[in-house]
Amino acid sequence: MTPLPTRASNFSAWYNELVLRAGLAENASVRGCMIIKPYGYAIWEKLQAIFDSAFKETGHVNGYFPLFIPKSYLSQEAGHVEGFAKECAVVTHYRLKMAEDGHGVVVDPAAKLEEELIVRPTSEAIIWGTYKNWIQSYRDLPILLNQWCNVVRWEMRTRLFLRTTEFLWQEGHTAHATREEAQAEALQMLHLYERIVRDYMAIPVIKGVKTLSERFAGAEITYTIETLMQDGKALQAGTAHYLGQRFAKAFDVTFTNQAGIRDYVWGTSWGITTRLMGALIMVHSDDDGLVLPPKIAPIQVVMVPIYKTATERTAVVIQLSEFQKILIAKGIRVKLDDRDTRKPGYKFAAYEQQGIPIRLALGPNDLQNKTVELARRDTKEKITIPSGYLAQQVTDWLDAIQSHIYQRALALQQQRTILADDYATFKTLIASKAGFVLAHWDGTTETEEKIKAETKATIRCIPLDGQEEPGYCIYSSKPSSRRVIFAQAY
RNA sequence: CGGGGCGUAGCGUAGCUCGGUUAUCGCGUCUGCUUUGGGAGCAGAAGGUCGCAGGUUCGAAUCCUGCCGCCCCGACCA
Repeated sequence: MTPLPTRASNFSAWYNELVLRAGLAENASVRGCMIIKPYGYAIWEKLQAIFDSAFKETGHVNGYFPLFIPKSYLSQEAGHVEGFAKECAVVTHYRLKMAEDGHGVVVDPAAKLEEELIVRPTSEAIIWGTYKNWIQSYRDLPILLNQWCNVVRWEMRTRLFLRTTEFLWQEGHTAHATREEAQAEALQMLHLYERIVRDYMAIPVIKGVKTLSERFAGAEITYTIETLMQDGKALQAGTAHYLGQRFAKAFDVTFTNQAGIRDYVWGTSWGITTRLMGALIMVHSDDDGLVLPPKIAPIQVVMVPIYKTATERTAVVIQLSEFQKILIAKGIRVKLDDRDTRKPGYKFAAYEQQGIPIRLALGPNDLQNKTVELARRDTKEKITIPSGYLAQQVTDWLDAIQSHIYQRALALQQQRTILADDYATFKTLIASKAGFVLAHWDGTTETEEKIKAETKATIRCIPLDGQEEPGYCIYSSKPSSRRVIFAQAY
């Protein structure tokens, strides 16, 4: 095995290779689609479990709506249609038949659907079409529903996890009796996303509001959590939308409030996707491969036996099995790799590539000395300790790694969040992919578009915790009351 | 959809301009021996409709025609 390309020499080649080598995913034979391999899927399952239990704690319940959406449903919310029409897969027929020449199958023209079906790019349409039937009174509200599913958006250019034609996600769709409640819900979910991404994935985020042009078509307000990758590009890691009454009006979802007055229902929607996997990789990993936060690592400790003879092998593996029991009893996820078909050096490199937080090696010398060797993935530190301290050391290290990689990512983000007060400086910073560039903006879409056309930088968000600070737009010199975050983005 | 490029073993490739024995090399795979505390060494073996179809020719991976597929760059996007 040759080493990975380095981040410094070719970041995107590094990313692509790493995803393949770490066994996370690979390209499918269907253009733009990916096969998520068991190790990659195990990480996704960890994320799912964490998010899902957080949703349950906030009173949300899971349901499932169909993959197919009648075309007529999609046409009902104009802004929403405009946003997705260009990337929808359409089902037109429901049957195949044997080809005339006997080779393979062809679409049976007789089986044309009367109404074409759209493969969901998102489910607002079908869900609000259903909420119409579920909601009559304020007593039916709120509805706090979530679904885990796949969606399809026919993308031109795709990259594993970052942008694929089909991807997995979670979409929450809530309905409320008041504007205030819906607004609070959208913000609640944004904060929830931030907390999990920070506390479990060890990724610092900036919370903010999207500008008109970056807003979800169909939303009144789109909130985002923005993250910064090691190459200085930004990545949107999650969104929460306050929908106002737009979908309720489009699908005629009304209710009678406590005062006996009919009103349209207020809505939100919010989601995170398999794209988070891309963020995870690009924030923490290094030139030796993946680096995983212990809290979401499917395997936290991998044990590698060292031996020469069969007798030594048996003795070492027996001892490792004992260690494994001790660690499992502490709730630690451990794998013992006792394969005799691979050598230790190979295993060391392979598990580093897979980002396993701690490696434990045990050989004949250790058996004699009653010691064990531990190696940390994030710092590469290697220590030999008395085996009696194993559980304590592993527990300490798992905590230390979780916090260290977060602090490292936070420091990088802070260091790469830079003020620009004039357009020349701004352009230099953006061209060098400096990171998040905080600058004044006049609030117009025109200026935003011109800056994008000239520099490829977009406004990632108007930060929620940003301070009022009078200034002048870097492009138009018109007055501005606060800074926004610009960056090149994934 | 515009511009460029590529299809040869599981993967990466040489050969193609200038047609000529059994299609090259590396990685990986398999077998054996030696190895095993940082991606092992040696010896041997298996593995191919040279993208598909047609044509030119005594002879095509190589030349010609058509088709198919993929990749890269641009417009769109979580």
